[in-house]
Amino acid sequence: MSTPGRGLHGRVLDTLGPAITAGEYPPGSILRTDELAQHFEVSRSVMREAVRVLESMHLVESRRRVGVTVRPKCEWNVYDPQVIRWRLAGADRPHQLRSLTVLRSAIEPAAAGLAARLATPEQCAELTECALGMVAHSRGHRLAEYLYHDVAFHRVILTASGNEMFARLGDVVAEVLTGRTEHEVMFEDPDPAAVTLHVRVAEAVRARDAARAEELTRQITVGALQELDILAP
Amino acid sequence: MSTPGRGLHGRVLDTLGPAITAGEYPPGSILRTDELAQHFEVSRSVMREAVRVLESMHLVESRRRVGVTVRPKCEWNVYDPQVIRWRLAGADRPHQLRSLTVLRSAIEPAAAGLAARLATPEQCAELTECALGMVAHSRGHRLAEYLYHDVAFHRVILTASGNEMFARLGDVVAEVLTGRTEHEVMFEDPDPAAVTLHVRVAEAVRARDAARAEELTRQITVGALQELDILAP
DNA sequence: GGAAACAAAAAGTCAGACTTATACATCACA
DNA sequence: TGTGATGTATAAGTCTGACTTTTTGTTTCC
Repeated sequence: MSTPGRGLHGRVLDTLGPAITAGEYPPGSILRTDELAQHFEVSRSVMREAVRVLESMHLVESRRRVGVTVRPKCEWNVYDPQVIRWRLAGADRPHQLRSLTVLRSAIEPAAAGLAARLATPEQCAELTECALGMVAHSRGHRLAEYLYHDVAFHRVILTASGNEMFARLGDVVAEVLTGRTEHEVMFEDPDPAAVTLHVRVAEAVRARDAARAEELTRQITVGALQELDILAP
Repeated sequence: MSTPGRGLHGRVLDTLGPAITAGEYPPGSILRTDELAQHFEVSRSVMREAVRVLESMHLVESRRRVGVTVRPKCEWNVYDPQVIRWRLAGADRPHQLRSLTVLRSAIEPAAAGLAARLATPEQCAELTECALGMVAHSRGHRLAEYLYHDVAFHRVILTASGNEMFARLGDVVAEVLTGRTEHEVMFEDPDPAAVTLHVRVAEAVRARDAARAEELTRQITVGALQELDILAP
């Protein structure tokens, strides 16, 4: 995913980022650039670039005469896709998956409502196509194909909302849906009710029925919450 | 806000970041590290650190033999607080304010619903205090004091939701509310109806009435949307 | 006309010397 | 004894210059 080896500093981040987000260095821990550079066997300049990136994610703070201190979790840029990936890849995965699902349940219904008003004919067609693809692969353990269409469906909804902030959550939703299929629940065929809901959302959007699109999408996200035993609204 | 002069590379970012987010360099534009370093009169190492930060925000992409290319807006990390600040400070301000307000209108009702279930007694008290503070300063052009309590109110709601993703939007909401008071609408005393809604939300949360807290908060955000002439859901 | 070899360009990496801010300890003085 | 000024060690910050590596675009040759 994304860019694995984009330079030495990236290689360092691939190790250090997950370590910090996993809580291996408790908040307030102090790292020293020189030591880190030695440990990772890179030059100080490379190490400094890595630290700058971590700093821009608010994972650490660099101060003269002190060192590089790890910031408390509540200050992290938790919307940074990279941070999200690191957390999903580590011990924090279940917790991260839950908070993202709650986020989804707030965003997606609103996005669907907007999409019903703003979607272009092309987007409507794409949506229908995705929903039909889900139907087509909803039986017989075609999980990979089903997932593909599911992700595409939610991406179209978020994009068609016309809101850039919503649209940028497409990757996050994709990550959640993929994670759900790969690791957590969903070993059997998907819930037929969920499939039907997607089809009906596509219909509602095409019919420009914002209220219905929103309500149906809410039902989808409520299902996602229930899968994780999160109290439904 | 935040940290103005955290090193030379930060000074460079203060100029280059806003320039890019303002669209001064159209997507696909190619910058060269050496030229930038010369232009900003800093060493290549400092310039490289700045570029690394921009790269981690997905504002640019650095490739060998090519240079530093500006990415299209749709790929930016639009949730990065720094990016949001840069955009709010530039020509993109009205558009950014709108998309953030739409985001608020999706998040805050959900957060209020969760807060009604999960808020601690201390948070309930804090909420009431904020609401009363708003009432106290809702007349006689006490806009600064009103704003202070308004921001605090929404921060408490987002924090009390128990969701880290919601909580981290506190700064964003603060930025939007402040922006509204300082530049856009709101030259006169705040709308009495809005003030009352805040008081009632505090009551609903204290009464553990999630549905009511959510609905009342939705009314608040609908008001915010209408102020910006955004079609209400 | 297409494939393979080549050259140039720009980012990437490294090492070392120097500067600067600052936490902490020390000391003088009230 | 407590408080403020002074000093010092430390780790980040900065700069420079040389070198490496990747990649693009060209050139050459079959």
